[in-house]
Amino acid sequence: MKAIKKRSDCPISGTLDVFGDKWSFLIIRDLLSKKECTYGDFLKSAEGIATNILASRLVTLEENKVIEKLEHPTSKAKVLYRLTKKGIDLLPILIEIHLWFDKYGTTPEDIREMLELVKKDKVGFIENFAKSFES
Amino acid sequence: MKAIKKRSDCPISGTLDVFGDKWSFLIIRDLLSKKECTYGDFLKSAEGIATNILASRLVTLEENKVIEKLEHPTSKAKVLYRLTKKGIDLLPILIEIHLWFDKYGTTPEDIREMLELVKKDKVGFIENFAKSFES
DNA sequence: TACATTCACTTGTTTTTTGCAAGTGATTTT
DNA sequence: AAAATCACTTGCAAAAAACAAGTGAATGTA
Repeated sequence: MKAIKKRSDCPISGTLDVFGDKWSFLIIRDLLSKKECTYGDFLKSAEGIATNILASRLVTLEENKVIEKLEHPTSKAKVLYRLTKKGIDLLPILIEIHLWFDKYGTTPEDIREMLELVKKDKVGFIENFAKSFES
Repeated sequence: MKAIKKRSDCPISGTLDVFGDKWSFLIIRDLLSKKECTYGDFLKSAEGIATNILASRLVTLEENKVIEKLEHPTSKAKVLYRLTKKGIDLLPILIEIHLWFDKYGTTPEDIREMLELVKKDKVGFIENFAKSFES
């Protein structure tokens, strides 16, 4: 567990110290959409993260209490990762990224449908989403 | 102008393709708080970005139409950078980052005061902020 | 029960990016 | 006219990312 180098007291800077790379938020995205992922699940994602990078990001995210490991119910060979409350609370950030991207880029149809719900009631959407993680 | 490598169609991935590093969002932050910055202004920020990294990020952000260059009113030696509409629209993302950080970290007092306004009326805050960039 | 496969990683190497120090030419100040 | 300031660029060392292969434990299969 190496100490996290903090560049300044700025919240943006502090957040980037943890998430400021091309992969961490994709891990969060996977966990928000699939709720629980094995190591292999992350590797299956379209962007193709390298195994060593994935391992190191999972460690960093766990150190920062954004994700946590848990036992797989049926197999000792597998490991499950899921978001902590702190991790689930990243959802508003991910939503705003989606909305911004949708305004200036091309959003896949399935995501676009979800964004329609968000646009109708952002607060409600986030609340419901968070609730779905409790069970 | 090198082509931007797109890892997938995912909005999160696409956004990270541009902003997925430790510095780009700090440049946006500076421009949101100071409205217009010279090259030297960015260098003065607490995090201490290297000159070559700054130059390369400014190019990328300009290529992506998030910032734009403009003439300095009084000096030909200086260059001004400012956000485009696309860049100003990143504000909601930055705000959500601030709110998340405030929940789990320690926010400087001056920023905290601003967040109180945000918590009272997020939509209004963003609207007013955007308006202040029109003039 | 043996063997191949899958699992979550680790290790080693190459390539790319970052960080640092110094330099450059155009402008501006003294 | 010289010195300082401006926005960068260049060269190099260090760190990180990408790629390929390997490891041992667990599991599934003949």
